[in-house]
Amino acid sequence: MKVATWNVNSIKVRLPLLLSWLDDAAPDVLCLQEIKCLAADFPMMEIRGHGYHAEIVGQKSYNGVAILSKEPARDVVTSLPGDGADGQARYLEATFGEVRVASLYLPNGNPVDTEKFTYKLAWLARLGTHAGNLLKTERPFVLAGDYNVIPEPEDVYDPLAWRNDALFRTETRRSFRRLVNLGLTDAFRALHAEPHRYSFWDYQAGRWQRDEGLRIDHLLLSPQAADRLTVADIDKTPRGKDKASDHTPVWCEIN
DNA sequence: ATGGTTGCCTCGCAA
Repeated sequence: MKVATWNVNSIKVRLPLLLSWLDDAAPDVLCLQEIKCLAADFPMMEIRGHGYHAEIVGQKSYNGVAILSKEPARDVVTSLPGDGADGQARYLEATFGEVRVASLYLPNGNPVDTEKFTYKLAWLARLGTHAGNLLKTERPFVLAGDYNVIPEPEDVYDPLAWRNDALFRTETRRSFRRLVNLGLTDAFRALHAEPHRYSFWDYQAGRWQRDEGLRIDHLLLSPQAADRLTVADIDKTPRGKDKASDHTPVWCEIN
């Protein structure tokens, strides 16, 4: 089963690129982030026309996650447990075959001296608690999405310049490590030792042209999923096209 | 380089 994640930065603007990538890459499950629309405005007919079902957690203008899949989703959950007052559309989880898959959009957290950073760290801690509960099931699962976390210095073009950014701060990386250390596997890093492989390049300052990016989109696998991991990679092709998202798809195969 | 770009759908905010 091929599972992928892609922050599309507006489903409306990205629809032609998305449909083209679905046809070419043919993932069984594709987790989307930043669809930036209400569920009612999601382009369901076009997606269905390319052979995919869709589950959506929408929000006007900002955030929004979805899961596209060849087979219908089962047992859908539409929010991250742990804070009933959190109304932001950032989490969706469902079962495909025997694999539980989550599409998550972790808060950016900048500026770090505001409640946005507090919210980010709280969200990461909540995700850790939830991952702990999922691990107790001893079943295969994949937590896929835009984590807005640069795990290591080798995952950013200029670690010094980013040291105080919410994506690379010590507190952020420590909390991410705590999550991984519960027993999860970073699918891309498990199969690729090479540094400076990125999933995001800022639109500004020619970052794409200079290959100055960040690796912030991750697929974290439970032990039962990691045991079946065969391939993982980052597909840079969509980032180089016209009307590209600032993120590009990351994917893995679980046999 | 307090720069630069994109998308929301407004005249600023978020990334």
